[in-house]
Amino acid sequence: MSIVGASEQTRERLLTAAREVFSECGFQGATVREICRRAGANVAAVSYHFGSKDGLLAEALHFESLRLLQEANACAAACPEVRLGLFIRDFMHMLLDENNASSQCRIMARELADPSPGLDKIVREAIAPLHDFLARLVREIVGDKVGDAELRRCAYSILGQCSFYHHSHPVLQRLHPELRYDSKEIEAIAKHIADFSLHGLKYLGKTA
Amino acid sequence: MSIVGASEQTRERLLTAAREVFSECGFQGATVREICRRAGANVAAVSYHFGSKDGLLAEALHFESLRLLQEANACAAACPEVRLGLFIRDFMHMLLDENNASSQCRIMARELADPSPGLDKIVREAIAPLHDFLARLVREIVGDKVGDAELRRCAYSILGQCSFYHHSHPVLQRLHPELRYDSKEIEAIAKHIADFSLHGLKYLGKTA
Amino acid sequence: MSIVGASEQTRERLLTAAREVFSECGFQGATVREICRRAGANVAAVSYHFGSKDGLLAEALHFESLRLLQEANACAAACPEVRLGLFIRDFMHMLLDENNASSQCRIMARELADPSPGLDKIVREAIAPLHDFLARLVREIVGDKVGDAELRRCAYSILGQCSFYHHSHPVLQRLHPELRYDSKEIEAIAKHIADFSLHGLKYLGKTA
Amino acid sequence: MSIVGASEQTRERLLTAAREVFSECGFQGATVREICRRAGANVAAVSYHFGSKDGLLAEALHFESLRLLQEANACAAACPEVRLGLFIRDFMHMLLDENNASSQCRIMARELADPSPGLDKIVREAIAPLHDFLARLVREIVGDKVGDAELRRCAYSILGQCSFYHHSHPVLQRLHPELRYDSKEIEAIAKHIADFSLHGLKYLGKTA
DNA sequence: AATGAATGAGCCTTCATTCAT
DNA sequence: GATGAATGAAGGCTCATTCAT
Repeated sequence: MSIVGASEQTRERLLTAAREVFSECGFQGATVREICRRAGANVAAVSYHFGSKDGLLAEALHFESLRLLQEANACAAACPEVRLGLFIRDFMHMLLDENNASSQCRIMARELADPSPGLDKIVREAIAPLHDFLARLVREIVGDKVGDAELRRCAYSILGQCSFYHHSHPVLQRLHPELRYDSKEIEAIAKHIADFSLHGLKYLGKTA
Repeated sequence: MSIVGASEQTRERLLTAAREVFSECGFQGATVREICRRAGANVAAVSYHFGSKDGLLAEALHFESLRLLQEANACAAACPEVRLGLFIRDFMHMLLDENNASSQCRIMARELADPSPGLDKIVREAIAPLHDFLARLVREIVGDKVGDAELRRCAYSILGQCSFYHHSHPVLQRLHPELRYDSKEIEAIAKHIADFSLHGLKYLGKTA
Repeated sequence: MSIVGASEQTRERLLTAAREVFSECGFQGATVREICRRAGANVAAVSYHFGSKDGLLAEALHFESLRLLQEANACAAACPEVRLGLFIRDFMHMLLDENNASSQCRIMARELADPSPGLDKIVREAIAPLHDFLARLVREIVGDKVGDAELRRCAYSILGQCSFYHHSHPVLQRLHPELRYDSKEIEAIAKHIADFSLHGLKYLGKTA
Repeated sequence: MSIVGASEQTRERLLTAAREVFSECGFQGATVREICRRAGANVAAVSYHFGSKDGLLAEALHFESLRLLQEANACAAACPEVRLGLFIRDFMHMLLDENNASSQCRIMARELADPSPGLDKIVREAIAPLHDFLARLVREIVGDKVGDAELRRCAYSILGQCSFYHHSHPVLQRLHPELRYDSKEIEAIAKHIADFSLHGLKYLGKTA
């Protein structure tokens, strides 16, 4: 028996493979067989380790990086306008990076289009805190005159702009095949969204 | 046998049913059996009339209402700012109305999350023209100083805000179960997006 | 299209095969694959024609011969003692004949040992009427002095003796390999049960 | 490590659990996992200790109580008629008591409906001796005029009546949900079977 | 000696598709 | 031209068993 149990290794390989496959094919489209194949495990391994395909999805989801992003932002010693810009930049990097970490986002996007048992957990543990965080940040910028419904819409405007680049990626790829989400492009996008949004927010804060 | 053959009627019923089912379940989740059941046709009818499930999807997609929306907007005798507001309002009604007509949008949203052979056609016939239309409208507002890349991002900011309400509906429903997309709510949303965006655009037009 | 649809033929072949396999292996032990193999049909045929394995069992069960047996007995112009003898004889022939018809009995026996969703139907449609029929016949013999509980036990004594030969067949076969349930043997068994039971009944009728 | 090794304790717990599960679910329906779970042992324990599920069944079967019942009855200083009554009463208690001890009977009943490799052992070690014992007892009652075949049928009549209450339990439960096999009910049943049978035997003894 | 992990065959069911009519 | 029936591949899952430790 090594320091890390053999079982633990298989579990991790299964989780990694599951994130890949779920993000590529969605929950319904993903097959246990393909996940096990990529993890180099037997078909029965998913049942053994996670009980079922649903259980595997539940465990495959974790939102550490999203949480860290919010914490780092909250700690930043800067005015709310700057912090919003930082948040948008970090969020866009997370959304568009081709890294492994962003598979969580792809799974989330899948779940939105075709809700499965996993969506409730995602909403509870990832999206609701994110919305709350962003709403608080926006509140700092627009002040207290703006009503709660309108405040939520401001947060939606920001999140909508950000997630557009992610979930419309298949379309944008077809419209502009030359487009690459390299670091420079992501920075440019983030800057655009921040500028665009800040002026929208400022105006709403004044007229509310 | 009437002037329009029974065959033609079956085809139409299949297309109508297919739009329903595809929009509810996505391409992958939709089953030929359910489509045929709703159309009151035989299971073999899809293969017979459209060759395959893929062929049915291709034929089920049409974007008349989206085209009409753009045409009507282009004909409106008003300044570009007002036309943008009108476009956003009409677009949101199309996206969020529970009417049959909007099933096209739901199918499109599905395809984004899980591109199938149908996406190419959708991009070509619906999304590319829509992007072009919106880009021209935004150009009228921001003027010629803004570069093409930034102009596109402005269009994306508007489309992202609009489509957010549609594709995040499962999430928003969970976060705010009391939310209903009635006519009044849709108008409020459209007004928010228009105000938010116009000030973003104005600013970018000045500083570019 | 022949006079009898091809579908009908497949259905019947499936039902015949199902009765065989269910009676040999029990509901749980029977596999849809084996049933379809014997019926010369595809694995999916059971789902197509009967919805599920449960549905197949429900349709495979029918108790025509048991009902006819009771009707014929009730019509016989004879004293109840003679009719009891006739019933036992007919019942034993049905239980022990190696014919196709008796597969119903084997399925019933299986269900007793390992109740499945089919048992409720069996009890309702076959066993309850049989118990009622036999109770009425016994009532005619023992008279009104015997209580209901004791009357039921009399019926159980008769049914228990009869079914013993059926459900203990695997044991008796091992204990007496030379035993064959030919017509002569069945008649002898039936006579024994009738004689044995009539004197038990007569006694209970007198002393009650 | 105590005098009795931990291994021995696990073996015993496995056997106890196996008797429970086999009697509840039948050989086929029982799962090795469930047996090991109840025994607090590893899934591999069955293979390790007994080689296979079949081996476990073979070892789980023992018929001490049945043998004791016969011995006690043979020692009783009473006439054969009374001894038959005692036997029936003891046998019915063994068959119907919800106690652990009767699990052997339930396993036997299962094996009759669905003979597995265990049936040969059961017949050899439990049923054959029981049949012989009962045949000798019946012989004492009916005398020497009755032939061997008829004598066997007398024993079958008694065993059939007794086992009916056991193996038809699922049916009787559905027909008479209020029925409970408490001690009083068992005594009443045993008395009925004894009375019913004694008069059948007496008659056959006279007329043979 | 005893175990947790892993195996692969097999289960019922669902699916898009094809075929004979 | 159009259909009901049939197909076979593949789905998730459970099982008794085996293997490395």
